[in-house]
Order: sequence, then structure tokens, then C-alpha cells
Amino acid sequence: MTTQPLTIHSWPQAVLHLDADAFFASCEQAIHPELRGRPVITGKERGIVSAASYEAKAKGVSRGVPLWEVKKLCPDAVILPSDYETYSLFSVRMFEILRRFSPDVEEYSIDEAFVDLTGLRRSFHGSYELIARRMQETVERELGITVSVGVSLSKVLAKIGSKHMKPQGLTLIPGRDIHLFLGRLPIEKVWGIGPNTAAFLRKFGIVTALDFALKDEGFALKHLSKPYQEIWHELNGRSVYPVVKEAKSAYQSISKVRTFTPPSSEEMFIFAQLSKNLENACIKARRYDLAAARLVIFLRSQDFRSNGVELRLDRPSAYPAELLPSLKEGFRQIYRPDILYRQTGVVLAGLVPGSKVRYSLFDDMVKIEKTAKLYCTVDMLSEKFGKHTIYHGSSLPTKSQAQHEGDRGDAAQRKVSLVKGENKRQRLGLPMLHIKI
DNA sequence: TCTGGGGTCCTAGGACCC
DNA sequence: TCTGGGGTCCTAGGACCC
Repeated sequence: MTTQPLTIHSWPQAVLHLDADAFFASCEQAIHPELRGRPVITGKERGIVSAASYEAKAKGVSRGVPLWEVKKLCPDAVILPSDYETYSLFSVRMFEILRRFSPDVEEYSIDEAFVDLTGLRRSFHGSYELIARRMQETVERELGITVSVGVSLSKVLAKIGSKHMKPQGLTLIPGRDIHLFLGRLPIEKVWGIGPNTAAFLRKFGIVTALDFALKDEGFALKHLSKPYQEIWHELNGRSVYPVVKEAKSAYQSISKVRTFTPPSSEEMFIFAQLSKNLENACIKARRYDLAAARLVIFLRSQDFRSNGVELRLDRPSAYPAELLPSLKEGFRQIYRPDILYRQTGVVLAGLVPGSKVRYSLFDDMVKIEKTAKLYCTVDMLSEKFGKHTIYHGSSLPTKSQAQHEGDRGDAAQRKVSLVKGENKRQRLGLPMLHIKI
């Protein structure tokens, strides 16, 4: 395999990775002191564990475990819905604290950051360890959550450091000690190495991260593609991933998927799921003022084989009314009545700023403006009354025939109201609406 | 064990052009 | 029409991450 030569940056020489401990659960415990010391779990809205506090982890609860199993493992667990708004506020404040120490902070995810510490020892009159410890303590003191930190020569090594001891760990991996950490680390635990690559590397006798790091460059060039060559350099303490402090720019794509049980092959039901996916994706696109030039549709069958199509749109759009014909066309191409499906998905790709959409002479501007106004109203109503207040008629049959059995009479509206997010409206006694376009 | 949703980047191969 | 070389762009699919 041949690829272009890699650019080796001479720095950062000291990069820190910070990872909040059980972030969502910790935020809940920070806000609700009565939950401290108790097993706390978030993810109620999804039916699986999003985050588990260390008290819950001690009982064997981990990410992704279904909630019914949690009740068995840990009957006294406090199970909460995830409150992303609140966690985002904690996140913002955490990054703000880190930036007091260095301007070079990369917001890697809601609960992780990389910080370039190179050259800071002088201004802090101390070692990198001291700087890291002060960061850690400041976050804990001001936010009431604990974090684990790793410091080393590259991002990949810093990540290994922060994972080494959790919670509240602080691990330095200086160049002379790299082999000590890598020798005990299975190759698949390295950031960027998944099960597939691990299996491939094992064929060459590579079992630990150290086995991999010790391979010569010829091996890396001959057998590996760019991402894995980069990891190989990083493991050897040669930094190739810069700390990127710029805030992440706009989305490249927006996707919505939905998994359902039992699997179904009902045409109406499947299409309604897709229609709902499309509406949800469009809502998000409009919120960021983005329009899609390409639409990807896929259906996943029981054996998790998925087949999909990508359609190029005449003009970028984030309005379901304009995209629905394409959705139908794509659906027709991939739907097979003899297959049981368990998941539908829609991806809006080729995103461009909504303000930059060009219209051609042949576009019906009156209609376009009407559509824009309509969705403006839809978005306003959603803002006011909650998501899914208004939706397309095509999204209506989001319940399978099997589930319909036993229902009767005027149940159509109520059935739809059971779809996630709408039961709240029902409890509050708000009317259910839908519009057909 | 395959839990559920939302992302990114890379590569190979085909289409098309000179 | 074939021969041959070379470049770019696009797309499908793979792999991985949180």
C-alpha cells in the first residue's frame, strides 16, 4: 500500500488529554448533592445506559447495558433521562477553565479535551505534572466533577495516559517510559485501532501496543494505510496530530436513524419511519441554517446488512416538502417486500449554508417562498410547543401492523402520540396536530 | 454482546477528459 | 478506432470514535 509521505510536526512536545469521569452522571451528582455516593445512571430516554457513576460501575453497570438489566444488577440505581443542555453548560465551563492555562485547547468531545502544554513550564514555574494537577484541581473545585488526565509526547500517548488510571487519575508518560505503558496495553485498546485492524495486526504477531510500536517503518509503509501509519508514529512519541484549537466548523452531514422491534417489512410503516427521519434531520439542518445537496437513504435488515442509495438533489434544501419526492424515489429503489427490516436511516449530505442556495430561472420562486414561510412557522411552533408538534402525513403510520392489532377506532392520533417525545404533550393535554402537504 | 444514535475520515475504483 | 499515459472528480464502502 503506498501513500503520500507524512508530515511530522516537531511539536507539540507535551500534550495533555483530559477526560471527565462518568461525565453525565457526575454532572447530575454535582447538581443534586443528594445523589452523591449513590449509583446514578443516565439514558432513561433511550432504554440503555449512556453514563454510569462509579458507584453504579462497581455493581457491574457499564455503557450500553439495557435498563432492565440495570434494575437486576443494581436495584437501587437512580435512573435519569440525559439532560444534554445542562451537560453542555458544564462542558463549556470546563473548556473555559482549561483555556486559563493554555490557549491551545481542542474541544474533542463534550467531555474530552486536548491541551498543548509545550513551553508552559516557564510561566508556571513548575513541571508539566504540576500544571496538569492544577488544571485537574481547578475543574474539580469549580465544577464539582472529577477528571482524569494524561500527559505525554503525542495525542495517542496522552490518551493512553488519561485512560490508565480512572477516576481522578493523573498519568505522565515521558519518552523513557513509553515502553512500560505500551507493553501492557492490548493493541485494540489504542485510540484509532478497532477490532478489524487489531485482527489484521495479530496476523503479524502484534498483540500489544508495544509490539506495534517496535515494528520498523518498512512494515508500516508496506502494510498500513495513512491513519495507521500515523498512529504508529504517535505511539513512538513522534507527534503527527496537532492540537486543533479552532472550534469545529459546520457539520459535514446530518443523519437520523431509527431502530424498531419487531422487524417489519410493511411498506407504509417503513416509509413512514424514513419520512420521520427526514423531518428530524431537516429540523436540525434548518436550525444550523444548512441545506443538503445530497440525500442518502438506507434500510437495514435483520442481519444488519444495509442497502442504500444516494440521490443528488436539483437544488440544496432542508424542507421535507421538497425532499419527499426524492425520498419516495430512493425508497422505491431499495425497498424489497420480502425482507424484514429493523432500521431506517436518512443522511443529509453535501451541506451548504442555507443562505448560499442558488435558484435557477426554472425554479418557482413563489412556491419556494411559501415553503420557506411554512417551515418557518413549523419551526416556531416546535420551539413553542415541543418537537413533533407538526409533521407530514407521510410520517403518520409509524406503527407496524403487528402493533396495530388490538388497537381500534379513533386510535390513529393516539398511536402516533406514543412515538417518543409526544407522550409529554399528551400528558399535558396539548392537542396533536399533523399537516399534510 | 452486537446494545442505539450521531458523527468523521480514508481509500479504491469508475467516469471522464486531455 | 486503437494505442498509451496521465490527471481529476466523484462515489461507495470501510473503519473507527464518542
